[in-house]
Amino acid sequence: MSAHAPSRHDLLTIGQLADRSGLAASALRYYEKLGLIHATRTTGNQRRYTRGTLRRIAFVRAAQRVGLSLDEARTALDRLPEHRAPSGAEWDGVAQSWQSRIDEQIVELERLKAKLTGCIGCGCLSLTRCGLYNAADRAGAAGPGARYLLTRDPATGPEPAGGDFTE
Amino acid sequence: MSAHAPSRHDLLTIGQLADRSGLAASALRYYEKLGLIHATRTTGNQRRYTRGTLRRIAFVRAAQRVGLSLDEARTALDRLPEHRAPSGAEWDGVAQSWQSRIDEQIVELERLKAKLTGCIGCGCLSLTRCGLYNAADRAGAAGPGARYLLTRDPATGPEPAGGDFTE
DNA sequence: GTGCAACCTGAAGTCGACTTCAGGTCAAGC
DNA sequence: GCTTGACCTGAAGTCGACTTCAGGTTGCAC
Repeated sequence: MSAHAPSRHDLLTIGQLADRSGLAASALRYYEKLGLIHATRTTGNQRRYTRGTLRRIAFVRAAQRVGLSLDEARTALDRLPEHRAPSGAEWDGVAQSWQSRIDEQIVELERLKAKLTGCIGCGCLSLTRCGLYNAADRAGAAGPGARYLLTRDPATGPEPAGGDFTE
Repeated sequence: MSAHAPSRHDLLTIGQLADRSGLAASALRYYEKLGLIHATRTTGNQRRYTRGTLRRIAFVRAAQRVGLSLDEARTALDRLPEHRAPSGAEWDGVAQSWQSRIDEQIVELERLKAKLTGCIGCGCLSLTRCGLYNAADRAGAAGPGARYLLTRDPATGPEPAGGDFTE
């Protein structure tokens, strides 16, 4: 309680935070607008960040990595208390939802990889017979507009078995 | 050589192709504009697709899954011959570059997952000491503007060890 | 006390991957 | 032969995540 109020030296300017986080200053202002991070202001209206902000940013970047939008990241961040360390339960909830997301992504990639390996291994060279052709897609890291590949329609009748990526 | 020229029944309208591929017709027109797929035209100027187009689309969607942009997908597609099955070597090149991309992505996710698990397992709840804080980022599936997380600056001097995702 | 890099703001621009719109044409079943 | 749903085009809009710009202010080293 007594030891340290954020003594001036603990505060980072936006430029310093940018350097340390690897994000551009403009991105940090953008993050602030979205409510992902917060800053105090100097009398001259310049932003000053506590070092803890680096952690919030790390959290956000990690969230992006597991496929969350910034808005979702903010929601996740909001589940954690702002002014004290998260409790085990609190952290658990967040971490576990990430785990499953990560697992899903890994599974999907493994599946795609297996199909691809099969393609080479079997030497078929024909996506008609090859798993890749029917590989499940659904969502994934692809970004907005992720829709499904040829999942629901395994062959639509026997393909003429002629082409291979060519017409 | 003789058996079948694309007899009228092998040709799909854009609507049919949309249904089967799961993409919107507008997306297919867009893909065509990018040179990812091609269509012949009826006398009335409507598009007609061969069934092989489904395979090209599958290829493109898979390419997106491994993190390629549509433009990169087109490049990859161009490495494969358009009017015959790809040779082993041709297919191999494409497939292998995908493999490594997939592997990289998996490794990254595994790493992130491990950090996260560690966080829970060790109960530290502090990203200061926790690996997540310093998790490598670099590129990845995050999309345009992917930059690096707190990689190059492991701690920037010993953190006051006070905050945990909070201010 | 002054010079200049670093900072401020709001508005607009960018990029990838599409979708939507407006206004018009085609195809095929009755 | 007519109706109606599917299709056509080019231009513009959308969404997320930022960046760039223009024009003005601050802070700190000398």
